Amino acid sequence: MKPSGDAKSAYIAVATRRFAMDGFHGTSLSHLAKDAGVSKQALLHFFKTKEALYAATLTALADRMMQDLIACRHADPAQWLSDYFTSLCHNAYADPTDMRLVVHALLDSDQNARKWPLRPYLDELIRITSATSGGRTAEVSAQLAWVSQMIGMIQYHIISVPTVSGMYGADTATVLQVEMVKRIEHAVHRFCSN
Amino acid sequence: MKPSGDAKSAYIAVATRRFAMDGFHGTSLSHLAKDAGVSKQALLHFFKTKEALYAATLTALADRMMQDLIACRHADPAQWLSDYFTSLCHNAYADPTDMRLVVHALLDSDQNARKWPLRPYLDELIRITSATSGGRTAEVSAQLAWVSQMIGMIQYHIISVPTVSGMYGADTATVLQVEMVKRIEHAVHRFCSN
DNA sequence: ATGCTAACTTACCAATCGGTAAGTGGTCAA
DNA sequence: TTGACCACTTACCGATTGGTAAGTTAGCAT
Repeated sequence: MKPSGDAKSAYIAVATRRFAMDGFHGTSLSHLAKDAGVSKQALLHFFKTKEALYAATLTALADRMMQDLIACRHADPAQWLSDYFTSLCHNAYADPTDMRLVVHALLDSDQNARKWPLRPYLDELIRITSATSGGRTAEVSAQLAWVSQMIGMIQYHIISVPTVSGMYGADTATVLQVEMVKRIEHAVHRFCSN
Repeated sequence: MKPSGDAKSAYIAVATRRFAMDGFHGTSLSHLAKDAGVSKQALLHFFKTKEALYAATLTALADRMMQDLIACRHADPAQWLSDYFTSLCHNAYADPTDMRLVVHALLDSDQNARKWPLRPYLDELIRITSATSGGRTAEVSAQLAWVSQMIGMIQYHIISVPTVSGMYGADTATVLQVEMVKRIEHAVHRFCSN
C-alpha cells in the first residue's frame, strides 16, 4: 500500500493546478478526479468536502511561499528582498500556477472569514522589509503598502500575460516580461537605498 | 411596453455586479434572474447564452472605462493621466465592481481567444502616456509596462481590500488605502517629470 | 378587428453538481 | 488465520446547471 501522505499530496498538487487555472467554482470534483486518475470519492476520502480540499491547497500554497522566502535568507535584508523577488519572478514565469491561485483566492475571499493562510508569509515579508535601510525610517503602513505593491505587481502581471499575449502578440509579451523584471529589481533597489 | 434597450442594460447591470463578485463560473442564470426580478428566460431572450451575456458585460465595462478616461481629458497629458488615475482610485474605492470584473476576466481568459474588449482603452492610455515628457523618450514597451503596472497596482489593491481588512483590521486597511493613493499619485508624477 | 413582433412566462430537459452509503481488495499486527 | 484498518470503487441521491419548446401578453401598424 502506498504511504498515506503520498496520494494526499498528489491530490493537492492536482487540485492546485486546477483551482489556479479555473478557480474554485470553475473546478469540479469530477474534473479533479479525472486529472488524478481516481474516482472522486478517493478525494472525498481524504477531504470531506470540496471546500476542505480547497483550503488544503491554500495551506500548501502558503507553506510553499514561506519556504521560498526562507530559502533566499541573507544577512543583508536588502539582498534578501532582492534575491527573493527576483526568484519569485523567475519561478512565476516558469509556472504561473501559484500566483494565479493567490489571485483567485483573493477574489473568492468574502467577509465570512475563511481564514487566510498567507498571513505568516506576509508578516515575514514585512519583518524583512522593516530591517532594510528604507524600511527602518518608515511607518508600518508604508511597509505593508510597499510589500503589497510588490506582490501585487508580480501577481497581476503574471495573470495578465495570456491576455497581453493575445492582444499584442507573444513577442511583445516577452519584452514586457523582461521590462517588468527590470522594474521590480529597480523598485527593490530604490526602496532599500532610501 | 418598455423600450427594448432599457431592460437589456438593466440586465447587464445586474450581471456586472454578479460576475464581478462571483466570477463567471460562480454565477448562475437563476441567480441573475432572481437579482433582476425576472425569469431566467427573460435573460436568454436577449442573450442567447450565458457566455453571450458575459461578453456583453465585458463590452459595457470597456465602454465605461473608456468614457471615464475620456472624461478626464486635458491638454497636458501628464495632468490627464494624473486626473484619471486619481479619479479611478476614487471610483474604485467607492465601488470595486469594475476592477473586480477586470481581474476576473483576466483570470478567465484562456488561449482560445475570447476577444478582449479593453484593448482600445489600453491603446488610448498608452497613447496619452507617450505624449508625456516621461513617455516621449522611452520605447513603446516601457510605456506598456508602465501603464500595465499602474492599472495592476490599482486593481490588485482593490481586490485585496477585503482580505487585508480581514487580516489586519478595517482601520489598517483604510490607512493602506490612503497610502496607496499617495503612491499612485507619486508614481504618475515621477513618470511624467522624467 | 387582425396579424405581427417584442418581451416575456411556465414547463420541461439531459447533464452535472457536491455528497452519502455500502461495499471491495490489499496490508499488517496479533 | 483472523480481524481491523486503510485506500479506494461502484452505485446512487436530490439539487442545480445551462438551455429548449411552447405558449402568453401587450403594443402597434395595417
